[in-house]
Amino acid sequence: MNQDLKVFNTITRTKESFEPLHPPFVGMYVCGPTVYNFVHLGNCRTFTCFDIIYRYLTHIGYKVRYVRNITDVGHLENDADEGEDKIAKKAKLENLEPMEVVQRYTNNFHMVMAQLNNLPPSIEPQATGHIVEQIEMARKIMDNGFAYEVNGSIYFDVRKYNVHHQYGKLSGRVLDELIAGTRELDGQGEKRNPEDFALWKKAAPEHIMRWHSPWGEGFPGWHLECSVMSQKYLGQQFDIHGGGMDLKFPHHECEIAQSVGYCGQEPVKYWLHTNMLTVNGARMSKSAGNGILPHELFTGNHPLLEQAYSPMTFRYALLQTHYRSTMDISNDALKAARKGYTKVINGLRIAKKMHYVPQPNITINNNLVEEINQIIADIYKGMNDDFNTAIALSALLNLLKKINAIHNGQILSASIDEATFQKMIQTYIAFTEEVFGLREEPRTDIDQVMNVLLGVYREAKLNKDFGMVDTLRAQFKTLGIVVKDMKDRIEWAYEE
RNA sequence: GGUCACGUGGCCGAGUGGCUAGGCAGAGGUCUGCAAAACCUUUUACAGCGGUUCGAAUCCGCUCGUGACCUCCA
Repeated sequence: MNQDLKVFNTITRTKESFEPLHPPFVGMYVCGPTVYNFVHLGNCRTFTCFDIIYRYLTHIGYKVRYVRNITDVGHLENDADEGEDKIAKKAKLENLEPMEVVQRYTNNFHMVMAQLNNLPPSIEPQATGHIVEQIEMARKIMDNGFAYEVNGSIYFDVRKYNVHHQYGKLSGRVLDELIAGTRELDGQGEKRNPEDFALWKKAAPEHIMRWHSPWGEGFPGWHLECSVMSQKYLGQQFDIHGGGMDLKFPHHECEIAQSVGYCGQEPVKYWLHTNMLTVNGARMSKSAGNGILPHELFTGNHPLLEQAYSPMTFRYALLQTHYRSTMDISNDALKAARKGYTKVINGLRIAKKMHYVPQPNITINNNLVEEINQIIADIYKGMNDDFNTAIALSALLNLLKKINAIHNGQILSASIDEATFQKMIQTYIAFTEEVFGLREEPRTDIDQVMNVLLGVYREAKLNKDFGMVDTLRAQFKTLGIVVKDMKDRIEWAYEE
């Protein structure tokens, strides 16, 4: 809160000072996944970027309520009337209950988020859990004259809305140009105009996901859930709404229209949009089929990948890029990220064990103190400039150089004052772990390490160096491990 | 076709009027039983052509190239 944070607001296309509506509280809504398939790395990029934003806002003292939804109904294959619900389609395809599909991919999503060390949001509402509220909002929008009913479906009347409001202001579109550029799609017969969008859709007889409504059995439109759930948990106006750039139009545009149509107020103060992850220069997308899945990255089991890359390697690669820039995934970039990540984590292990050693006869090097304080300031400066993690990370690496130099004895800790020393260590640890969300990934398991140690043990036995043998046994015992000398081999077990 | 981005050194990727981003790779050095790490130093830039300016990678124009959105997608 004591930081001069600036954020790039999509709707004004400028960097603005971040001033929450009700400090110290911050309401942040991020469009979550539609759980009809595995999330791919592009999806992961967005959620990880917002995780870091969430972490930084928290770090600088805000009380953030972070809402990220699960879309489990209403997301159609296309905009035509016969467009199938994505969940329902998958359910039919795999012969599952729709909620089985939802559960399966929600579980996968949560697992991947945990692997990437993304914190869970404060609230993770599901669209199907808010059908009543969605019906209510659709009804109110219709009462207010911004929607109409046709054959049990409710559509938002974009042209009517546009008379006194500006549909397209977020994505920089003008309705007349949109209309001029629209191709006539088949199956839009029910809508008055092609740019109208569904708030509620009548369920065809074969449609398996359906709820009662004043207009008969049906299901909610995709855009409506976000308006409903953000408003329910964050209020009619809240601070941050995030999502991928591809959601700007039409999804977020429609959200604005719905909220205004519902209560006359625009819902969001700051719109934040993350850029796309690309593969060979082309956007990663489910429909293009060029998506790389997290487990494919983590195992290296993908034609484009030369090797496996860990979740933290990927997270580090994300940190090196600003969230509003496109990022291309490549083996070279990932390999470089892996090394950089390792460097940071080795530094973390050092920093956690480092102590200040006072030496009265050493004079304080004021230039060094100033340099270190400047680097710390640069880390915050980077993050305060629209969450520029690339800048902040580069400064963090500069800080790491000082930490390593002290650790190696190339710089004496006594040559800086203790307060600066502590600040240096704490800043390094806090940014690495709390803000950037990097953590140590064990590369070996205990068996591999024990094999090496038991080799030493075996050697000592062969040499009849029973002093060493006893010492090893005793040390293992303090760790809760017993060494078992079998007839023809040596094993270990946890002490009972 | 409309709208909007982008083009930075071997690679990735910040910056956006004057001041070394950073990482990976390369070179040299310190350290070192070997090796690694670490630290120090260092080479290679701003697509092209014009213009504005005392000064431009940074602003403006044009050209070329790439991409995104306009239809579901984070």
